[in-house]
Amino acid sequence: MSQGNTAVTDPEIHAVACPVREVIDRVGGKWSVQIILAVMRGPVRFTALERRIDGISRRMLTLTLRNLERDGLVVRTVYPTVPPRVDYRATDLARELHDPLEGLAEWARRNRGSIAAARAAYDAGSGSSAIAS
Amino acid sequence: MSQGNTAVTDPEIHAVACPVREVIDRVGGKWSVQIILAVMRGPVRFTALERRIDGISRRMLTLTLRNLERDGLVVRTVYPTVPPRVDYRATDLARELHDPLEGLAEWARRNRGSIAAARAAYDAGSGSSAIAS
DNA sequence: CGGGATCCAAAAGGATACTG
DNA sequence: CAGTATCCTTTTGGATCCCG
Repeated sequence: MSQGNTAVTDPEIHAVACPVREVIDRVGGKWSVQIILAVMRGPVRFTALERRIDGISRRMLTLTLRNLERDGLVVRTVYPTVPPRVDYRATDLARELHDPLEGLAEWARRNRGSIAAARAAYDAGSGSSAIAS
Repeated sequence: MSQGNTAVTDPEIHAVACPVREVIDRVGGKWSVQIILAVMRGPVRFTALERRIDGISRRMLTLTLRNLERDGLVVRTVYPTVPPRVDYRATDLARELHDPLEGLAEWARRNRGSIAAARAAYDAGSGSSAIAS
């Protein structure tokens, strides 16, 4: 009787995977995390961000900031002066993201070695797939 | 004298952002998290995964599994029978990722509403940017 | 059954010139 | 100063078809 399900994906998987994808959809961009962290340390001006984040282009900085603003992670404030002046700051929503992100970061730091080893093994051998008897 | 730095990116930002990107580079794919979670519940065969994950193509299932295997998150076992039989299981490395991922998921579930509201506001107005006097 | 090989569409990202 | 507009390259993902 447990059949007749429209959603094929396992519900228990869905319950975790779906929210996780929601987060990744917002902070998964190449520059998103760096920008969030930079902005979390206080109001930052556009040019300051551009200089603080090595390698980012004007285009990607603007685009990423707009997306973060749209998702309520960043607030953009325009000062009507000349020359124009704009600053960006993190919202509480963004600040609450810090600890979860730090959790991920810890995992990465702890296991950087294991991952590199796994890669080396995989790339060396023809893929390390076990052959069962 | 604090100049002459080659790495322009703020070191304190780098220390968190870089590890986070390492994680995202491995689980940021469209299907990675779903596959990790599915495989964490015990050995699963290729076809079972394909049926359990709604909408995935053969190609992406294979590709994502290969990448996860390469990074040491999944173990692939081949049984030399006919017809061929293969199963996948999660490694400890992958299991240690569960809690950090759950942390992200909680954030997403708690703030789903705020994000939707922020988006609605942004999309409604011409961008909600504050104008300072 | 469990893929690999191929081809194609869409999205992400980069370089850079121009502007209020 | 803080972008926008434009053009281009790279990456990602999807649709098959084929094969041992």
